[in-house]
Amino acid sequence: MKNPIADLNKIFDSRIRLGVMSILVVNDEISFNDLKQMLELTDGNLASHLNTLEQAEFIKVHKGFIGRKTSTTYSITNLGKQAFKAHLDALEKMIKKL
Amino acid sequence: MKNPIADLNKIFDSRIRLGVMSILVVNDEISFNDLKQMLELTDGNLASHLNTLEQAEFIKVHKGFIGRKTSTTYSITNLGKQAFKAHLDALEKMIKKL
DNA sequence: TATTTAACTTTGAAAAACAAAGCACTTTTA
DNA sequence: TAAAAGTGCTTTGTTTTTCAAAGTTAAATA
Repeated sequence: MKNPIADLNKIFDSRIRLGVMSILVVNDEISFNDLKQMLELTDGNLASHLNTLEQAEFIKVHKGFIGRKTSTTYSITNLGKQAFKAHLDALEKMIKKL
Repeated sequence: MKNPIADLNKIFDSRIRLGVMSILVVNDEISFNDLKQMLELTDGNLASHLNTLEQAEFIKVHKGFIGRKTSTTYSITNLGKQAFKAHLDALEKMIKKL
C-alpha cells in the first residue's frame, strides 16, 4: 500500500492557508482586510501566512488604491492553482476509498 | 460571508492524523506496524499522533496477539467517524464553491 | 493637528512536530 | 542458552510552526 499522505502539500497543512486559497480560487482579487474579516485573524497572523504563500509563489500581491486610499489585494497564481488542485486531488484520493 | 475554516477540526490539521483516520475508515483494524510502514513514520512520532487521536476518543486500542506475538491494533470509534466526516464535509463545503 | 486606518514587521511566547534513544517484554536465532 | 531482533511504546531534547500583541509608516479624515 502506498503512503497516502505523501502527496499532500505541507503548505496546505495550515487551515488558514487552506482558507486563503479556497477564497482566492473563487475571487479574482481580494483585499487584506476582507481576508482578515472572513478568516477572523489578527493582522500579524494573516500577514505571515500570506507571506508563506507568496514565498511559494502561490499568490501575488497588488498594491493599489481604492479611490485615494491604499489597498493591497491578493490573487492566486497559476502555480498556486495547480498546487492547490494537486493537494485537493491527493486529499480526495486518500479518502475516496470510502 | 461566513468564515470558511471555522468548521474544520483542529485535530485534523495534521497530515499524519488525517492519514491515520483515512486508513482506519476503510480498515476495521490495523496494527501499529502497518500504520508505521504505510505512513513512513518513526515509532515515537506515530505513537504520539495515535495518542492524540485516542485522547479525543476518535480511535480505540486493542492489545492482542498474532499467533504468539503481541500485536496492538487500532480501530476508529463512532465519534471518530462522525468527527472525520464532519471535517470532510467542512472541507468540501469550503471548496465546493469551485 | 490629532486620530484613525491600512498593511504590515518585529518580538516573544506557546504549542506542535519530530527524531533518536532508551526500555520492558517476548521471541527467534545462533 | 546466550545473543539478537521485534513490538510498542516513553522520554528527552531540538526544531519548526503558530499566534497575539505591540510597534511602524504613510496616508486620510475629523
